Amino acid sequence: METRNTKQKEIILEILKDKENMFHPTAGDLVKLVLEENPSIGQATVYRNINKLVDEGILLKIPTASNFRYDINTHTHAHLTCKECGRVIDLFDGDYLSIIKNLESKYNVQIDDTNLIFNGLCDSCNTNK
Amino acid sequence: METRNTKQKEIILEILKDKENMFHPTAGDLVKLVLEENPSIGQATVYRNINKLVDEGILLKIPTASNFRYDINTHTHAHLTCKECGRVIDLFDGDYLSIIKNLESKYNVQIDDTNLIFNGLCDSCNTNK
DNA sequence: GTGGGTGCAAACATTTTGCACCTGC
DNA sequence: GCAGGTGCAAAATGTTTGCACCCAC
Repeated sequence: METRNTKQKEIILEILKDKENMFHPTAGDLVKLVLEENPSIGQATVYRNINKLVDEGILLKIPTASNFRYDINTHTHAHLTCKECGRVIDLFDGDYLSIIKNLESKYNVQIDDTNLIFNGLCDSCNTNK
Repeated sequence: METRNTKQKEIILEILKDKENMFHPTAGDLVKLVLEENPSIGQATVYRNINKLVDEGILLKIPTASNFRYDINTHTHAHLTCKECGRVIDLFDGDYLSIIKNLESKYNVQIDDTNLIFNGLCDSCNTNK
């Protein structure tokens, strides 16, 4: 199946890249931002593009306790959901791999992809508490 | 606020305990199971009880790529979502703690609670592939 | 007796789909 | 030209809420 570049998809990708590392939007956030940029785009189009980008592995779908958020940074990393301000923060740590190898052999499973979600306080809420 | 024990809540807890370690039901699964047990219970009651149990910390809400699943085992552990059969498997590994301590100091965050989700193949799908 | 819990139906939020039209290749 | 993409509105899905009644304490 061929994939086309449309104005709509470009706007969505532009917004995602623009907000990279600052913002892990929900689908609803993306719909709102895209419509601000161009009110004539249908919300179904935004959803269809998000799903396609997730399928293609360009966009990461992050399940949180209340909803799904999206992240264009596809490097394997963990996320901290802050219980105080609700922000989602990226966490990187090279040591994940040893744990994963350990789990794979211990349980005879194959791990393709991780989604490590920590709940607690982000840097600024932790400092100001 | 006082908490009462009702027949409905007992049925829900019974089902959750019964299926422990075998089954990580979605809210919809629970509604179905409860109604099988007693068709006169309203689905809103099931949802209300699930939410209350989650608030009380008795039930763990696990966000997965497609929906939310629930787990009565509140020991900190990781979950593997099998891309083949959709099952959610529990994974335990004592080494999480060192990683968490590492992340806390590296990023100046406070981690209360983890939700580690791995995507891949479960034991039986991995063996039969 | 009273406040929390329930059952029902309606409301709600979010996401998907059917369809006719449009457009990138 | 034509398959893939779009916009719109309706539908489907999953969850919550208003309300009158009920029952655990």
